[in-house]
Amino acid sequence: MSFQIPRGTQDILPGEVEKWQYIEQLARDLCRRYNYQEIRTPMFEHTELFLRGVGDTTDIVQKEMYTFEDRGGRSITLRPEGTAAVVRSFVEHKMHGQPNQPVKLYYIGPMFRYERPQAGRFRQFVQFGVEALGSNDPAIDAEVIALAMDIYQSLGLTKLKLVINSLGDIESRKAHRQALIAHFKERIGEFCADCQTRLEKNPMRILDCKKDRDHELMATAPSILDYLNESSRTYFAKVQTYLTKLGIPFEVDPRLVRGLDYYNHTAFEIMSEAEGFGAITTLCGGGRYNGLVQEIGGPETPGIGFALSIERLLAALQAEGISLPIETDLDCYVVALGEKAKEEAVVLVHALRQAGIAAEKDYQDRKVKAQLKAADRLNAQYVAILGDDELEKQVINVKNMKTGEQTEVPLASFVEYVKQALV
RNA sequence: GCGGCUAUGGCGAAGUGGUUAACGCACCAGAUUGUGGCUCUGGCAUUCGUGGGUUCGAUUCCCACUAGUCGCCCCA
Repeated sequence: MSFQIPRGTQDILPGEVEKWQYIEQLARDLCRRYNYQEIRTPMFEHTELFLRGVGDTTDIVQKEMYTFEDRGGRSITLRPEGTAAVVRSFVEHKMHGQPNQPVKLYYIGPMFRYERPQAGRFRQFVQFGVEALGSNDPAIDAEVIALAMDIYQSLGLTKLKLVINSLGDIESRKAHRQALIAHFKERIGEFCADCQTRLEKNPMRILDCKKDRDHELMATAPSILDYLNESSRTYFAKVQTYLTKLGIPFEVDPRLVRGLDYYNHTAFEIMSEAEGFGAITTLCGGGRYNGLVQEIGGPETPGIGFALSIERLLAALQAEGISLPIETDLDCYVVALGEKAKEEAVVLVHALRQAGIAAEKDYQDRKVKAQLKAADRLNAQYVAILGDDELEKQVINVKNMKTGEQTEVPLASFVEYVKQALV
C-alpha cells in the first residue's frame, strides 16, 4: 500500500521552498513599508459566511467549495478566498472602532477550491492578499494597486499588464444591468448556453464570455463606463489620476468583470504577458467592495483589496526566466577521520552552530574523500579537517573551498577563526 | 463538470506479446591506504501508476480507476 498526495495539492520540497520563503518575506517587508499588518484567520469558517460574503451565485460557492459537516453538526467550509474571513474578523472584533483608520491588513495562507487542476490552478493554493477597510479615498485604491505591482516588480517581473475598470456603485450597476438586458435580450438565442442563463442572473458576465467574444453585439454592448453616475465617474477618474501620478501604467478595460459578487467601483487585474505562460494569465485580482462589511453584519464600511497566488507568481518568474537570489550555502563542514576525531567533530560542529555558523558533518561513516564531496555538494565555504595527527597537535586544518588554501589552526581558536574568515 | 495527451529506477528517457528491461544524470565504491569540483572502472529497476480482462505468456493489447499535463468553464 502506498499513498499519493491528494489531487490538486503539492508538496513543496527543499530546493523549492526557499523560493516561497523569499517571496513571503518580500511581501511581508513591502507590507511593512505600506503599513499593512498581518492578520491570521482560520482555514475554515461557517459555510454561511461564504454564501453571504462571496455570493451564492458565484461559481466558487456553487461548485467549488470544500464543505462538510463537523461532529457538532455545523456546516463548515475550507476557505476558498480570504476577503470574507478578514471582513468577518473585522466586524467580530469591531475594528471599525479602532483608532487607526483605515484598517490595513494582509494575509498569506492556503485557500481551497474543488476544481479540476490545470496549469496555475490547484485545489489548495496559497494566496497573499491585502484589505484596506474604512476609507473611501481613491488614493487607497491606487495604494493597493501600487502595492500589488510593487511585489511583482521587486521580484524582477517586467511582462505585466495592469487592467482596471469601474463597476460603479449600486445605482450605476442597476442602470447598466437594465441596458445590458435590453441590448442582448432579443438575440440571446445566438449566444452560448451559459450566456443565456447569465442574461437574467448576471448579464455583466456575458461581456466576459470567451466563446461569444466575437459576436457583433459584443462590440456594441453598452459599456459600464457609460452608465456610471456622476460620483462613480469622478471616483474612477481620480483613481486613474493617482495611478498616473504614481507612474503605474494601466489599461482601462470596460469588459473586466470580476467573478465575485461583492465587487463594485474599482476592479483590477494584473496579468502576465510572458511567452508560454499558459492559458491562465491572471496573477492578481482585486477591487472595491463597499457593501461587504454591512453584508457580513458590520456598519457601513468601504473596503478594497486584492489577492494573488504564490503559485502563479512562481510560474510567472519561471516564464520570464528570473531566478531568485537564494542563499543556501553552508559555512563550514567538519571532516573527521578516526574514532577520536569523529567524537571531537560532534563537539566542534555544535560549537560552530552555537557561534551562529551554519555547520555540518558526516553521519554516513564516509571516507575523507566522500566527506569532502559532500561538503562540496553543500556548497560549504570552509571545510575543517580533523584526524589523529591534528588531534595530537591540538590543531585542525581549515580549508577554503574556493581558493583551495589550507591553514592549520589551533583547536582552541577554531571557532573564532572560522567566524573571522566568514566575514 | 467536459475534452485531448501521458504514466518505465531518485530524475530524464529508450524499448519489446516470450529466458538478463537500453542509455544519460544523480548516487555508492575503487583507481588516489587523509583532501572536493575533471577522468577512468565497477555497482545501482525480483520490475514497467493501481485493479481487472484477453493470451500458453503482458511492462507491451483491451477496460476501469487513480494521478499528472494541456485546454474549456471559472478563477488566484
